[in-house]
Amino acid sequence: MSTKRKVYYCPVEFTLDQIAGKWKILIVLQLRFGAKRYTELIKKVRGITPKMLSQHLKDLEQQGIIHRQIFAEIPPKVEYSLTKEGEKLFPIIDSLAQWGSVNMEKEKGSEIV
Amino acid sequence: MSTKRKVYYCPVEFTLDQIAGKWKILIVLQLRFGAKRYTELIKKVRGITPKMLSQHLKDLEQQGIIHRQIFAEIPPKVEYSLTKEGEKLFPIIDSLAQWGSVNMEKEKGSEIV
DNA sequence: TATAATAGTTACCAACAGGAAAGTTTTGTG
DNA sequence: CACAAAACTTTCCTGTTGGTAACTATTATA
Repeated sequence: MSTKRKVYYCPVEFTLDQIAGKWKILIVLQLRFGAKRYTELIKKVRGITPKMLSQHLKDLEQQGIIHRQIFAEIPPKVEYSLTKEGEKLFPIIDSLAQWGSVNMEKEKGSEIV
Repeated sequence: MSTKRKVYYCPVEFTLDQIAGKWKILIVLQLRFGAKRYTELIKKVRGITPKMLSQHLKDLEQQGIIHRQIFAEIPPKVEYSLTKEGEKLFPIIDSLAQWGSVNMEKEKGSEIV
C-alpha cells in the first residue's frame, strides 16, 4: 500500500491496490481466528519475516483494518485484532478460500495439511 | 504466475498466487461483459501495455481461466472469452467490487466515473 | 553482570513485476 | 511499392517488493 493519491475508476482496482502483496490477506486470515501477538503471527503466517510483518501491520492499522493494543507489561505485550472494517474483508477471504479449495486439488503435488 | 511447483498448505495462499499481480483480475473483469479481442482489451483495461496483456492472457489460458479463439480472417481476429473455470472467479470479483465500492467513497479525492 | 523475553528496526541486497518504445508478421488495397 | 490493420514480440530499463542478517530497547531474574 502506498500513500500516493490516486484516482480510481473501478472499485475492483481500488480493492486490489489496498490488499495487494503477498502478506496482507494472510495476516487478516490469521487474525480472524482471534487477536494475536507479534510473535504468534510470526509463527502462524508461514514464511513471513519480522520486517514484512511489522511493515504490513503498520499499513493495515493505517487502513483501519486492524487494531493495535499495547499492554503495559514486562516483557511487553502487543495484541493485534481486526476492526469492524477488517471484518468486512471476510467475504473476500471466503471467496478466495472457496476457489482455492476447489482448484488446489487439481494440482499434482499439492497437499492440504 | 510461475510454473514453480510449490506445495500449498492454505487455499487462500494458493488462490493469491494464482491471481496475483496488477492485471489478471482486471482482465477477467472485462471478459465478464463478453468475449473481447486483443485491441478491445487494450482499450478497456485502463493502463495495460501490450506486453502485460499478452503475458497475462497466456498465463490465464494456461490456467484454464480463459479461452483463445482464432478466426481465419484478414486482418487477423482473435477473441478471448472466459471458460467455465473462469466464471468460477465471479464470487471473488464480486466481493472485491463490493468492498471497493464501500471503501472508495471514504477516500477523499477519489471519484467514481 | 550476563541472559532472557518481547517487539520490533535497520542496512543492504536480489528478484521480479511492470513500463516504454520500437519491431515483426501477414495479407489486402490504392 | 507503400501503407494499413491486427495481434503480438522483443529489448532494455526501473521501481517496488521482499529476503537476510544483525541490531536495539526495556526490564526481570539468576
